[in-house]
Amino acid sequence: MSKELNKTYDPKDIEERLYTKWLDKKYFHAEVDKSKKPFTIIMPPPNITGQLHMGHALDNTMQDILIRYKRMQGYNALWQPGTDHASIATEVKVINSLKEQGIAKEDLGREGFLEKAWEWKEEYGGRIIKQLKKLGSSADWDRERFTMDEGCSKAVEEVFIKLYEKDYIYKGSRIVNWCPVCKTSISDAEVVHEEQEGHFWHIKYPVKDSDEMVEIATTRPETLLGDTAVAVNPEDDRYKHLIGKTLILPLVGREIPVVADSYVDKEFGTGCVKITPAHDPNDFEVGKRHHLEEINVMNDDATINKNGGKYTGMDRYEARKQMVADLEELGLLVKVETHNHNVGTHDRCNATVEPMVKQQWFVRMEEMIKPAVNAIKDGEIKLIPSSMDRTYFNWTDNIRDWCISRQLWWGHRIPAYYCDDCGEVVVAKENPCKCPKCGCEHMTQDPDTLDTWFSSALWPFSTLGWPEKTEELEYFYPTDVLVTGYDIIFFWVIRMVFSGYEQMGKAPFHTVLFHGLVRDSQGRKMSKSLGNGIDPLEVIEQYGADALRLTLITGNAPGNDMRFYYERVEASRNFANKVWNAARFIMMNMEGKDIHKPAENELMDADKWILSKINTVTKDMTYNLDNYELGIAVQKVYDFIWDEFCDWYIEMVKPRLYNTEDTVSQNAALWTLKTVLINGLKLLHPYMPFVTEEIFCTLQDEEESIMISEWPKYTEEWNFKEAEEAVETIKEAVRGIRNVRTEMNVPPSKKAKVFVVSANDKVTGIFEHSKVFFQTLAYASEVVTQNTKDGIGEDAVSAVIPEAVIYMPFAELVDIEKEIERLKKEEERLTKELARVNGMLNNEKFVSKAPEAKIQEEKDKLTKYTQMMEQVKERLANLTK
RNA sequence: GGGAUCUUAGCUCAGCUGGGAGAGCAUCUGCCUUACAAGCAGAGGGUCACAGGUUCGAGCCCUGUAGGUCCCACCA
Repeated sequence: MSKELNKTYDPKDIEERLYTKWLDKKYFHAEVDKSKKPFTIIMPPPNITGQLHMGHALDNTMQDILIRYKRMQGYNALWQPGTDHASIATEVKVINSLKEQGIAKEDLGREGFLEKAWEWKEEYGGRIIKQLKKLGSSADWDRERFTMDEGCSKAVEEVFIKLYEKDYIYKGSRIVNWCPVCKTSISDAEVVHEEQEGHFWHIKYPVKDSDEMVEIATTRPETLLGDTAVAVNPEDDRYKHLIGKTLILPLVGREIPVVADSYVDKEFGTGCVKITPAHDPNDFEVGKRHHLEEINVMNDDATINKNGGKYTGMDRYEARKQMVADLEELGLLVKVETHNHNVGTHDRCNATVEPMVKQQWFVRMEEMIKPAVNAIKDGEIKLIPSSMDRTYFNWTDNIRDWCISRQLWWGHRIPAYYCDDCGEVVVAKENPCKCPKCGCEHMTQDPDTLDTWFSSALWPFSTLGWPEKTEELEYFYPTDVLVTGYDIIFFWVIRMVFSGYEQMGKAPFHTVLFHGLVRDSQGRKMSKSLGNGIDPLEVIEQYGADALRLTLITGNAPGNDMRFYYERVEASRNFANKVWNAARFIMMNMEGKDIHKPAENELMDADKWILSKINTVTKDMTYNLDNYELGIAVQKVYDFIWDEFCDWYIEMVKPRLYNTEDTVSQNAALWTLKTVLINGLKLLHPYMPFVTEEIFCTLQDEEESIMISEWPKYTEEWNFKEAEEAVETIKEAVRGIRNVRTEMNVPPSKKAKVFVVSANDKVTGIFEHSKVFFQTLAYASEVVTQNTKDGIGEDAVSAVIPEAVIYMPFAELVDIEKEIERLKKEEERLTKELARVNGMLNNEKFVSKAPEAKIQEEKDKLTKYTQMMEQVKERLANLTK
């Protein structure tokens, strides 16, 4: 054989080479092919500003596993990749890089800035894609898309116009979350509520033409400047007399009414609430109900504007301080209490959000969300784990209109044009140039751009060509599974769902597989500020992508967070090494041999056993993968390869490989080794693509790549029940022997003659047939089977297994006392087991209600334990007489 | 305030539809056995948070309690 594996497994030798090969061969590329069934996953588009982190690594590994699995099953598997323009994140990055050059965004103007932004995108936007490739991701890179490329931009425009025409998009003056640092509005989903320690300032407002004072309590005294009322609960007897009265707003002098509104909680604070419609979402609602004036008192950077009188120009917190001091001086400050409250912050920059009334564009959610709710209720879309349903409904049930306009330049510009003269609004793909209302020829486009999630909501179909009626769209949509973190269920998942129904009339996918966060070894979130992030690329460099992938998947259940630590990666790498070495061993032994498929009667029990085992693993794994139980599935192939195949089968088979006399048996062993290895590699391939590919290709030249080979199927041909039972008996005997030897401190170098005594001819038959295994597995010099223990002295150690007793004469080493002690322990154990089984079988209710199979199982155990007990007792009797 | 979720071996976690508790790491004891010391063989270690309930049978289902984590929420 010309090809062979390196002596030591080194991922660096193989990974890059194999990935290049896959790319060259276009294995990742999917074309429409109506003769095959499609399987589609859209990749959550990473931000162009992003660097690969563990979250990406996990997310993409899961997708790659599913796509490789399905591809091997013969599906036409498309993994559609791409990147997201990430409006705010990118704009901030570009601004910062310009700042370093001493350039301000405004200096460049819109056009100039966008030019720089595109340059930035060209330079850094592909970085994360390169990193994803290091992981082994088999995405169809030929189809890579970008949320701001021509097609996706067209889709955005199309959707905006359609929704506008349907009156699902509207422009309105509403209270929005305003980020004073980024100077843009943001959606509710982008606001993170943080509990902060604050104060409760109690302030007196004088009643007009009276000596009475109304005491209010506020956490934000600076908003007093924008107060246009004070509200009380209409049922509150303390204040009923004030309703309709007029108050004089301190520091400002404005006359404001006392209104009655049930929104006010009598029990909380003083029961009187200052109403600032322009700077508080609740007050905004109250203001609408009572037709109150909205007075905006802040500029876009949250300094006090010209409506703030003497406080104009101050920062909001500076104004707060000054106003409190002034109120105190006026004797209007009653008291200050400490008070913890929730403060909304911007998830990007952490700045405290300022609610402000602004003209913004909104998506009306009430109607559009309905199919998205039903999709989950009716099971048309399945969330895994299903506990996510509640989270999902929690959001949809309380949904508010989606603020989609952003005061940014990087993004999809809103396709709305305003007449410079009459203000008429036209929503269209192109600038109409002429006002349809007044005929004026100056129409100006809305300066705002759209929320970055507006375009990602369309990702499942925009990437496939929509709004064009492409054959890709027809064929690959709806996609199959969405794999993503639970942290973006609101931002992205739900919005894709309603967009899919609205635009395509169909759900964008039938399953959403959620994963959790990858945390550090202490369970902390990996973050830049903590500096505890582990770079996946470094892990790959050190241990290989296969090891990283396996680590991320092993022992992880959907939706659960996981801890990442290097010991686990090491264990994964060790597994890769194990597979590597097993393959080397097999190939060494195959060398120069012409291996052919043996006839069934040429297979030994051991061969049948391992074939039967992998047959079962194949069935189980396929079931698990079909149910998205990736962690459970890989555990099965891991255990199979390491325990059953390497530690048992390969060891069993060694004497046959070394025996050049019996070429039939040798061929059967080699064929089985090779066959099982290939199948094992296939089962493992989705998880560890590189090491499996390298071995697969070295092992055989017929097939080009394991990634396009066929996923193993369960077959009746390999269903060898009897052989399985026989080998289990052998294994029990071997374990028994090893146990005894260890306990007696017999060194491995000391071989022993092994006597198997059983009255059962079937059992002695099994041992006769399998004598050869005992050489390597149980340090046997010879195996003798017999029906009685004639000729075996008492100075032997023994191991009791069902239907047989194994004796090893070690005259000089045997300690009869120890042997008796061991047997007594065994007796004790069996007594307990028998008590348990008898307890069950003597329970009438169990016998009458339990399923037949279960009862039979227990009956079989009873027989087995009874028989073993007899043997132990007999042996004990002989030793102690 | 509402909801989700977790509590299983010293550590980190699996445990799918209820039918005799598992893995990796760590610990202890032997082994350099011609694939692998990144290995092999053996061993120890768990009233599955607590209290009830359903069931012939509960780590798994139900109720409650305690503690942890997370998400959502307009109490000024």
